[in-house]
Amino acid sequence: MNPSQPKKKTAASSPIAAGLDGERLSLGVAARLSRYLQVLTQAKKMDKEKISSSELARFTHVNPTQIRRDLSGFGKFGKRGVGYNVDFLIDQIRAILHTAAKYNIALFGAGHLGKAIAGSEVFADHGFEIKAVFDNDAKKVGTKAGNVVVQPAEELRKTVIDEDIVVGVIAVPAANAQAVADELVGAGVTIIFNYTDRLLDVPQEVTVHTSSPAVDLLYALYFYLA
Amino acid sequence: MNPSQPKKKTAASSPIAAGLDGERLSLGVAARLSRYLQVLTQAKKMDKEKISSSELARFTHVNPTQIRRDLSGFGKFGKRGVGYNVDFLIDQIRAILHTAAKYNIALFGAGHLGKAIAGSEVFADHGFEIKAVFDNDAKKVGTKAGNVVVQPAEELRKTVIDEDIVVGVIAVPAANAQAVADELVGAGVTIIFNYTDRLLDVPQEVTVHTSSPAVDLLYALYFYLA
DNA sequence: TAGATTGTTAATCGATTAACAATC
DNA sequence: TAGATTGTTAATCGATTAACAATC
Repeated sequence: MNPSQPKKKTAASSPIAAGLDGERLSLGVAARLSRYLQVLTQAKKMDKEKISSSELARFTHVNPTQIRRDLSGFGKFGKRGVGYNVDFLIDQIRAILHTAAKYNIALFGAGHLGKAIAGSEVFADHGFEIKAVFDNDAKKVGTKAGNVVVQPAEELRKTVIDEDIVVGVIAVPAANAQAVADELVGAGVTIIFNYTDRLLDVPQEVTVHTSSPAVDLLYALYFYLA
Repeated sequence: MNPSQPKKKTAASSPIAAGLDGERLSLGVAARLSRYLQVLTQAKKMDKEKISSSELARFTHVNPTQIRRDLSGFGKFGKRGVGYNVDFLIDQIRAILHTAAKYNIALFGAGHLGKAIAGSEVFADHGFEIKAVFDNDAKKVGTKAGNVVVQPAEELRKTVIDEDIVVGVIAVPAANAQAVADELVGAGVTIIFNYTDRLLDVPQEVTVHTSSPAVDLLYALYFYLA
C-alpha cells in the first residue's frame, strides 16, 4: 500500500531471515501481524489461553493458511492439534514488530473526540501512553481529559522534549488541523495521527496517518452491495 | 485482506470488464479507489480543479504509476500533460464503487465518541447520513447529538425499518459493545461499524468492521522505527 | 514547440491458497 | 489411538513498477 517505503530484498525464499536480521517486513505482513495482535489482545482480555489459526481467521478476515504461513516465517509458535498460546504469540508478534516498547503520545484537542480518545484504552492496550493533552481554548485548559490535565498550546514544545513524545494525535476541528500540524512539527513531533479528513502539508520527514472511518465503511459496503 | 470474499475471475487481462459488467473489483483496487476518493473529496474542498497522479500519490502513499493503472482500467479519465479533473474523477470513482447513492446510518452511543461522530462530517462527505442516535442512558435521551435527537434503545427496531437503516455504528463503552451488537442484529442491521476493540460475535451474514486506530499507529510506527 | 503527464506494455516480484504430511 | 491443527510445499494468481510512447 505504500510503495515509497523500501521493501525487503530476499522475499518468500527466506522468510525466516526477516525475523532474525533487521530486514524489513513486507507491508502486507506488517499490516496483518498488527491485526493478529489486536485480536490476540482482545482474546487475552477474554481469558482465552490458546487460539487456532481458524479462530484468528474469523476475526481478522485473513485466510487461516496465510496466518499460519505468516507466523511460521518467524518460528514455530504453535502446537499441532492444539493451536497457539495467546500470551506467547502476543510476545512474539510484539518482538517482530519491535513494539514491545512504550511510546508516548501528545493529544491535541480536548473536545468530544479528544476526550473520547483520552478516556479509552485503545491506545494503552498497544503500548501507547497519552502523556499530555493540549487545547487552544482557554476554557478547556485545566480540565481533565482521561487521566491528564489539559495544557495550553504554549506548553507543547517543552512537553514534547520533557516527556519524550514521538506521536502527535490531532483531534481538533478540520479547519484547525493544518495549524495544529504546524505546531506539532515545530515542536519536533515526526509522526502525526490525523483524526480529521483535512489533507495536511508537512515536511517530507514527517509521517502522517489519517483516520478514515467513512472510507473504511465505503470499502466494507462495496463488498456488501456487490 | 479478506480472502473469504469471492474474487473476480478474469483479472489483469481485461481490467475494463470490471467497470462495464458487474464483475467484482479486487480488494486491493477497491481499497485504493476509496482512498483516492477521500483525497479527491478534500482536494475539491480546497477548490482544486485538477490533480495529477503524483499529487494523488503524495497523499495516498500509493505509487503514481499504480494510480494511473488503477484508473485507466475503467476509462481514460485524465488529460496528458494536465492531469485529472477533480469533479469528474470523483463522479467516476463513485460510479465504480457503486457508492453514488446515499446510505443511512444508526449510531448507538451518545457519549463523547458518539457526539464526536454525530457532529463531524466524515460520514456525510461520503454519502452516509446519520438518521438516528440511540443511547441506553435515560439522561441522554432527548438531548441532541449532531442534528438528531437521541432516542431510547426501544425505538431501534422501528427506526431501522422506517428510516431504511443499513449500517449500525457502535460507539459505546467496550463492555456494552456485544449487547448493542445483539440489539442491532435483532433490529435487522447487517453492517456493523465497531468503534470499540471488543471482538463481536455476530451471525455469519452480518459484516463487522472494527476501527483500530492503535493498530494503524503500530503499523505506521513500524516503518518509522525500522 | 517544449514540457508535462497520462495510458500502456512487459517483466518481475510477492501474495495467496489447496493440499497434505507431521505431530501434538 | 483418533482427532485436530500446525507447518510447509508447490503451483497459481494478482500486484507492482520501470520505462516510454502518445498526446495534451
